Amino acid sequence: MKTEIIEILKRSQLSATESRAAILALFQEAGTALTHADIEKKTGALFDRVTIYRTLQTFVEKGIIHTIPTADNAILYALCKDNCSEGNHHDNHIHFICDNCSTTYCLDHINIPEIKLPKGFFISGTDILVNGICKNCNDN
Amino acid sequence: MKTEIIEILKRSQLSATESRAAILALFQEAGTALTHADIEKKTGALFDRVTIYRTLQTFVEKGIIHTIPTADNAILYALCKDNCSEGNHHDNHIHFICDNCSTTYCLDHINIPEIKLPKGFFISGTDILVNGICKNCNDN
DNA sequence: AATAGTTTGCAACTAAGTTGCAAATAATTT
DNA sequence: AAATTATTTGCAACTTAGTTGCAAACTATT
Repeated sequence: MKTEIIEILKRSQLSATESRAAILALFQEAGTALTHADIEKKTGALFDRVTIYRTLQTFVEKGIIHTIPTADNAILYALCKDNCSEGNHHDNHIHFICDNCSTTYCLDHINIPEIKLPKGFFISGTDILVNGICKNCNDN
Repeated sequence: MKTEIIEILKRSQLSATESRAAILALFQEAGTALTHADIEKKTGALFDRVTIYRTLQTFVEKGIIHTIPTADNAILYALCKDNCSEGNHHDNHIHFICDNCSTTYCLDHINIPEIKLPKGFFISGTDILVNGICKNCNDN
């Protein structure tokens, strides 16, 4: 277990267990968003289905990862950047989903444009989903 | 069965059946987005679960309704406006989901802002999800 | 090293969604 | 308007996704 990963878990007041470390490492290596199924595949039979569900849930609660809404209704999870904290998710992200390879990127550094709503509506958060062809698929 | 509803179905080359007409009417009355569960509740035991699934699927294919991605992973369906046609959905919508009452509105007439992506990424469509408090909840 | 607190895996369950097929309904033809 | 054809529906059975309770295993604390 990498000390860096243990640090992250401790910082969120979570005990450093095999499964948590492994799943967190997966996210760091991938760099993109993952589904529950992705993680189940990549970890093989190492951990129980239920453990993966619970780990993802805990990570979301602690602000380590966040969920991404998708059109095809598969829940995607991705690492939060430092500005994400407990109870404060989903806001102001731009997510890019490749039509070709389905890889999902968090584009945290892109400015989100201002959206004007009709009278009577007040905004608390915005999620922007962009579809298209990703850098990787374009280069090949 | 209203003739207007029959018209809509015929226009999409669908035979006008009880279930289709009833479900389409539901959407028109609601004016907001509905989930499969909403429809199952509102129609009672009138139609089989499977029929509702298939009807929604058909409506999406024919461009009568479109799906809305949500953070909590419940598939929402809403009536398409006239500019929506078969095979051409999801693009350039703004959807507003109320934090309080969970009602979902399609804000079709709001301009979607331009989004600039990093080099190598090309956009084919955009889905914007806005959370907040809706007009209705604010007035009360 | 022993104890207290947390997490995991298992089993069993609920909920969501899909598929094949015979019966019922809608559209078409005569 | 009756008969034929094509489409749609409901049922049953199934797969997949997600949840819950609880004893055993593991982490953290003393």
